[in-house]
Amino acid sequence: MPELPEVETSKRGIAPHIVGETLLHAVVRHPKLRWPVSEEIYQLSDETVLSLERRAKYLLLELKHGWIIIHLGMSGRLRILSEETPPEKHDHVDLVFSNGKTLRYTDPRRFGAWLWETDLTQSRVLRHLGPEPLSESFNTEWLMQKSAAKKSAIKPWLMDNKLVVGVGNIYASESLFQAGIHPDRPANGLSHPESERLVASIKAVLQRSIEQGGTTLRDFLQSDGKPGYFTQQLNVYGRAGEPCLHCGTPIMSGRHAQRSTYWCPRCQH
DNA sequence: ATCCGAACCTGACGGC
DNA sequence: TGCCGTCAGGTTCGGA
Repeated sequence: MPELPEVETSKRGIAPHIVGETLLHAVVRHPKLRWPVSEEIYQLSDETVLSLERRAKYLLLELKHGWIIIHLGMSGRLRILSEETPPEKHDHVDLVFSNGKTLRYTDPRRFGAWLWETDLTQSRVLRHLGPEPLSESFNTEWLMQKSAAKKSAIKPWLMDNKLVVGVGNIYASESLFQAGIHPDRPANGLSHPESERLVASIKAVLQRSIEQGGTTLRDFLQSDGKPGYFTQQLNVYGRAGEPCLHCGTPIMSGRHAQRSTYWCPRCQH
């Protein structure tokens, strides 16, 4: 669920319900997430939500004296509900608002996080993050400069947050397919045109997915339990053995750093 | 400094 | 039916 496009569409869908509204209090039912839920979050009362931002896959909820930092981990979801909705097994955190709405966090695997930070520049989880993939600062020159000494395979390197944030396991494979680059290629072996294609592909794939995420989010907010996150056309991810949509060659799969990778052996070099 | 595997958790699924 | 191994869209940490 929580690819960057989903986090972005979550932000856009949730913001209208909570920005400018009054947060009455938080309900923490299961504090053991990736780290313990920050103590400050328990103490919140009668706070106005000033803004909701996104950095990488983190959602940043701004209050007067600090920020709630939310990460969805592998299995987290956020929904807007009416406050009477009874919690279920994996509903770990609620933010209750004076307008009758509740922001509910559900996360079966509990790899997510709810942290408090008064100064975002001091945040341990945000401090070392590389550029946003859709920003100007992620460009061909940056990729080539950062990759110059990288001998390891390009695919796991794309998922390193110091290079660029927000490229998860699905979009690493998809971006490499679109760029025609084999996932095993050493990162420092890409030519200038290849680096240019790769940067453009990452931006295009994420952008297209964000645009398709809007439809997903409406289901999300209606809390009908039907995610449907993958309505977008995936070219290679999860398609091992199936014909390449471009050339018909069976899609290959393998592993990099314990994560599955998919590619077309004919289209990607 | 850099790399890789382990770790954090629960649930779904396929094979025996 | 049940037990076991494997896999899952993320990120940090420790040890080599």
